[in-house]
Amino acid sequence: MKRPRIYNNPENCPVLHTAHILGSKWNPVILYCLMNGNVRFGKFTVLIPTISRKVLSEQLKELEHHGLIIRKVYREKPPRVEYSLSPKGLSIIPVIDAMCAWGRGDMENPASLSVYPKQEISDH
Amino acid sequence: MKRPRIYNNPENCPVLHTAHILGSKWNPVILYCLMNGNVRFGKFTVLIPTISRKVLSEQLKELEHHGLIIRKVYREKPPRVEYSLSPKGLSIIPVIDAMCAWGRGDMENPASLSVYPKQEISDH
DNA sequence: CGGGATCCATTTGGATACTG
DNA sequence: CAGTATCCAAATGGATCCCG
Repeated sequence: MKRPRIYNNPENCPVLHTAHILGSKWNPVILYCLMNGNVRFGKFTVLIPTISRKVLSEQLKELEHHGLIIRKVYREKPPRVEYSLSPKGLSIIPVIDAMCAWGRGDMENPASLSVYPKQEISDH
Repeated sequence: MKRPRIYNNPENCPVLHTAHILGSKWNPVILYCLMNGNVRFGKFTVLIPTISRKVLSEQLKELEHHGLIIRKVYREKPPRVEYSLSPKGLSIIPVIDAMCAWGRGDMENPASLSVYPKQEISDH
């Protein structure tokens, strides 16, 4: 059976739509962190040590902007900010789970080691 | 139940791993195109009119490099090149399907219309 | 603590022209 | 047809300093 070729129009392509909202490569892992519960800004920098504070801040704003996460400020001293998944963010968990499952399998699969073949297919 | 915090180490984080292999926002939709069968280079530019030939070429090479797609050259005239999913590419279909399903739901859901609240984007 | 503002190097990506 | 090569503008991302 043939799937509709709605990716003809990026505005109407659900895959492109999701990819756009999931955005950069960091957003899935940020959502992944939040699947365990609320996370503070500083905690992210510990959980994902390879992301800079600037990029983290940008990605968090983007996710909040798209309605996937909720930012809650506690006016204490020192100030505390907690991020959590919104209902919409919760709804995207199956996507993150699918990514997690595939990634786990791929990292364990020895076949992945033969991933870099000689791309010499032509005789040129 | 607490999930292991393996995202402490990006090398061992399956979500980050998948995000890295899925790469740019174009790769999921490229794989999506291939779920219907083989696709030629020029066909991609029709299916995804908003991607440039240069970027398309780069993404295809990246996907082939990661072993998700297979590039087959038919020495005819005019030359013909067909891309298809490898077994590894086939194995990632559930991820694409999850993205597709969520994206379809999100595009239909009126709640998505209230996605852009107060927050002003000052940067660009 | 949780950022924002700024500076700057690197990367990305579009446009165009060219090739086998 | 299926790309590659080149140029160049724009976006990205790290480092650093500052602030409430």
